[in-house]
Amino acid sequence: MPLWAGSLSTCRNTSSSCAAAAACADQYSTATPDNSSVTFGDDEADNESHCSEGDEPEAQGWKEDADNEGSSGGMGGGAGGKPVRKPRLVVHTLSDIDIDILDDGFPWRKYGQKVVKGNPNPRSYYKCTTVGCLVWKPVEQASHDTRAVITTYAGAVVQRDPAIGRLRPAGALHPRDAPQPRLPLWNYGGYGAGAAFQRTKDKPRDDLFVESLLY
DNA sequence: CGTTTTTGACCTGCGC
DNA sequence: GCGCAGGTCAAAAACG
Repeated sequence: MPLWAGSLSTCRNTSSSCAAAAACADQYSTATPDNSSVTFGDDEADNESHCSEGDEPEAQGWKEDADNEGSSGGMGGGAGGKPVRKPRLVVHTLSDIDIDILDDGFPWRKYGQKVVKGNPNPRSYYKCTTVGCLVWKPVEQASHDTRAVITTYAGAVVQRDPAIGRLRPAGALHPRDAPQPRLPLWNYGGYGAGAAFQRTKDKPRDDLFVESLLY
């Protein structure tokens, strides 16, 4: 069992945002299963590595790319956004089955994969396809534990939905209210028109929860 | 035939 | 200023 299992990372610094995030996490800690933990990172302080579990390699700023404002048209390389950094939610989960089976109840579509430094396992990039959802999440396997899956929610991040007792991507409709309609919201410049929503895997994972987060 | 996944290239940001 | 790494887009291939 990885050291992070069932425990929340702690903030070493005194960053108010970090502290707030930790407090927020603690507030919902009851919903955190034993095999997963939530970590809050705040890039604003540029010391998110303290907030994350330590083996989180990504110390880069997260652009507010989130294809909001329908910026899909002006992709410009994707990274061509404002230098605004957004907080992210790092979720460590133990998956005895497969990294791809991670499913938080929302439809995600994979749009890229890449091997990042420090981890031989490729990182997959998913975007939430739910209506109004601006969240995207890189998912990767921990280099030291193949069962450990590191999911980083970014973008508008997620918020707790009391209706379902779990997290939901900010702006996204409740899965129950949004019957996964096939939206053309995945059109990258006309490409892949109407690409259907795609769930990470249909198999539900009740043991996987994502806790709330901020903006 | 339509949709999804995979792979490669390109662009932007950050660090040295 | 240059180089490295991360992230996204686009096209092609594979699968349902």
